[in-house]
Amino acid sequence: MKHNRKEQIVIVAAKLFKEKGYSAVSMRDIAQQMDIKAASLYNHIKGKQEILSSLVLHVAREFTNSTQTITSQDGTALQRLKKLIEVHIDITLHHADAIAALNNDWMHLDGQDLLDFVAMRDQYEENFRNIIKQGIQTQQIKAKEPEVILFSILSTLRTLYLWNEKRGKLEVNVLKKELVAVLISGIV
Amino acid sequence: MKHNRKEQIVIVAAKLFKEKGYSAVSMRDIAQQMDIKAASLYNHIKGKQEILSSLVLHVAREFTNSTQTITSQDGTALQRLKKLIEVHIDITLHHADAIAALNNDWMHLDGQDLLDFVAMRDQYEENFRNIIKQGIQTQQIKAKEPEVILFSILSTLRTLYLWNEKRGKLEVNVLKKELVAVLISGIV
DNA sequence: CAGTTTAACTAACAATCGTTAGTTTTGTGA
DNA sequence: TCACAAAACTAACGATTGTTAGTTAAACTG
Repeated sequence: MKHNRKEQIVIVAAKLFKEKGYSAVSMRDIAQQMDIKAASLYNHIKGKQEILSSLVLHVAREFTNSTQTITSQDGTALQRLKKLIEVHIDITLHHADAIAALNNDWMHLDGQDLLDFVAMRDQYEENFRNIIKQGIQTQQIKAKEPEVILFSILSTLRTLYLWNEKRGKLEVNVLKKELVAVLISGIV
Repeated sequence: MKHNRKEQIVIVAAKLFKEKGYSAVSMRDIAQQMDIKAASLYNHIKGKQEILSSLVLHVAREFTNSTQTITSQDGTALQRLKKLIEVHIDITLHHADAIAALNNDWMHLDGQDLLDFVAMRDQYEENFRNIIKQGIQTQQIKAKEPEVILFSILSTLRTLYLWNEKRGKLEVNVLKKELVAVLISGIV
C-alpha cells in the first residue's frame, strides 16, 4: 500500500520534527529512522516540504472543522467555550507529534500552503475571540480584555502537547475536567 | 568596543532566530543583517553555538535569580505567585526576542551549556511548583492538581512574547494586572 | 608619525543539504 | 513461472552550511 508507506514517513518525520524542529531534521535522518536510504523516500513523497504540509495542514483542517461544528450548534457562550476547549484537547492528544510542527514549524511552509495555514489559523482565533466577546456581552464572562483571555486559554491549549508527555499522563476525562476548571474558574 | 559589537550580533541573531528558528538561520543571514560578511563575525564570536548560548543562558540566569529573590523574601503563597508572574512578565518584555530562542531552540545547545540550561529550567519549574503546593496546603488555592495549574500559568507566560507584539501592546502595568487577574481568578 | 591592535575583507575548505538518475531487488497477480 | 509494478538501492549533482587562513584597511596608542 503506497498510502500506508507515506503515512509512516509522515509519522516518523513528525516525531523527529518535534524533537529538533523541521530545519534541523534531514531527509537522511528520517530515512535512517525507517531503516532505508534517503533517496528511497522519494518513491513515496515529492519532497521534504510535502511532509511538512501533509502534517500541518491535515491537523489545521481538523481544528477548523471542529470549530465550525461547534459554532453552528446552539448553546451559551460559556458552553461553547467549554466545548471548544475539550475538542482542542482531544485533537491535541490524538496528534501529539504533529502539533509540535503546527506550533513551531508552520513558517517553513511555502507558497499556497503557507497562505492556507495562516488563513485557517486566523479564522480559528477569530472564532475563539467571538465566543469570548459574546460571553462578555451576555455577562457570563467577567473580565474586560477579551484579548488577554483568548491569549491565556490558547497558549495553554497550544502547549498542552509538551506537558502531556512530560507529566504522567492523566486520564483524558480527568485532564479535560481539571483544565476546563482552571481555565474558566481560575484557581482561588 | 568589542563587547558592544558582540552584543549587536547577539541581538540581531535573536531577531532572526525568532522568525525562523536557530537551525534555519545561517551565519550569512546574520552577517547580511549587519552589513558585513559572514567571516567577519568570527572576529567577535567563537561560532554560531556561542551566539545561541549567550542568548539563552543569559536570560535563563535572569529567571533563576529573580525566582530565588522572591522565594527568599517572605509573603503568602498567593503573594509570591503574583510576584512571580509579574517578574516573568517583566523579563519577557525586556528580552522579547531572546525568549523565542529560550522556548524553541534550547535543544540545540550542546555539552555543558545544555546541561546548565536544563538544570536551571527544572529548578525554575520546581520553585513554581512548590509555591503552588504551598498555596494548596494553606488553602489559598482551591484546585487539586498542582501540575495542571503550573502548566496553565507557565504556558501562558512562556507564550507571552508572541502575543505582546501581535496585539497592540497594552501598557505594562495594565497587562500585568489583567494577566494576574485572569491567571489567578479565572474569567467567570 | 610609527607601531600595533581591531575589524573588515576575499577565498576557500570539508561537510552536509535536498534531490535526481539509473539500477537492482522484492513482491504480487495472472 | 513469468511479467510487471513497487520500492529499495548506489552514485552523484549543485547548493549551502559553519568555519579557517591569510590579507588589507581603519583606528587607536605611544
